[in-house]
Amino acid sequence: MPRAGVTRERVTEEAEQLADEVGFDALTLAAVAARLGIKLPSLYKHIDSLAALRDSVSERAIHELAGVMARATVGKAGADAVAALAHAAREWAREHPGRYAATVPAPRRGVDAEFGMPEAAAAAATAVGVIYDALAGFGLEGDDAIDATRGLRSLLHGFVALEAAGGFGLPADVDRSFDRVVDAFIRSLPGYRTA
Amino acid sequence: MPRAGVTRERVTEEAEQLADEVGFDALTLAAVAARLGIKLPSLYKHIDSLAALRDSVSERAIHELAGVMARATVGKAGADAVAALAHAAREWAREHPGRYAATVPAPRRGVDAEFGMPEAAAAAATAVGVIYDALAGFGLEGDDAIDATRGLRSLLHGFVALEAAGGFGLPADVDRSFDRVVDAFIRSLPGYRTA
DNA sequence: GCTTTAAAGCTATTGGCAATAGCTTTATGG
DNA sequence: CCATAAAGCTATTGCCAATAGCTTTAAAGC
Repeated sequence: MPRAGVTRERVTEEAEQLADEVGFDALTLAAVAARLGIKLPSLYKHIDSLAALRDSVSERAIHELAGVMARATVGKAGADAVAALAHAAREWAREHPGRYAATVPAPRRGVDAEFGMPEAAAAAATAVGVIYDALAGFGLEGDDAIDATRGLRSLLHGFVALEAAGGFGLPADVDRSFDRVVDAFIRSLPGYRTA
Repeated sequence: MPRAGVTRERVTEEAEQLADEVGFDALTLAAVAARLGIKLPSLYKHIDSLAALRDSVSERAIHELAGVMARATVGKAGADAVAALAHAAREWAREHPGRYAATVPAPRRGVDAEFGMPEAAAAAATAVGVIYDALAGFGLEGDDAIDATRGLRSLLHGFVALEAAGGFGLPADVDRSFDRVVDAFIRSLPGYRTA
């Protein structure tokens, strides 16, 4: 086949790197094409649209994050597992801000959002499952486990997002705050038990 | 003065409404102008740029949110005050998704982010102060209070953001989850005491 | 009441980006 | 060695932000 060059994979990888550098929302096809040394219209031989490329980045990012969290918990249980998962997630998010931003579902992109991105939804379910499993050791069942999972997801996403946005203005050590916030959450886990 | 028409205030208000309808990031000058019944270039008689308009919306939104949280806590203290603040913030965010999105500082918009938006930074400090004060009743001082504030901000922002993004896929009742997540956080507050 | 004037609006234009159409090149397979 | 299909290109359209420069209108002074 033609001119040994760009593949769908390479486009996505370059988009990921670019997103990490300029932000997921500042991702442009023009910049991706420039990086690959081709002209913008040529990209359409590999992708369907900017939206489709963003979806690809999202899906891969969610899988990556799920893998990072899962690996962080191997050989650990209970509080250790949850703390390791939390710290691993934050670290990955700091190293890959663009990919991390791609991780959170786009807030109503137009009218769709119900059907769009079926694969990404499946990937997201996997990632949430990792968190759910890490909390399983605390004797939480059914809705209690769901509530606790939502709590941890919220805490992690909120902290990471605010940190990335520069939302923690005060000089107080942010690493220390994260440790304490995660610890406090873990200690609150028994409170999610309903029975 | 001329043609009784648009003012800087009206532009900002229309931008806020539009942001709530289409999302803060989908805010365009073209749409704002169309709503006001004028042509796009005419907008520049009232604002400096799209970025400046977005900053105005951000600043006002932060003030609004701070006011909503502050009003929710009057006449309350301790756990009641914190719970009321949390529920008021979530409710306002759900009613004004575009304004809420404008509330969180833009993650490194280009190179600046250090100096840009001095007024918005002051407004943000006020809003954080409301949360800080609500937690004051728990005997937290210095860095302990900062850590707890960061915890509550993270939890609230994360929950609201994920909810707005449709990130809670399971059928389990989201209102109930929020109640329990906030309760668990409040019960974890004594754990922030260092002394 | 008329004139001055400055604000508020307009049209026209530029430049960036996504997207589509249609042509050209090139590597590979028969 | 040629046919072919993939990969690249140029050209074009449409949308948006932004700037330049002209025109209108409402208020303020005489």
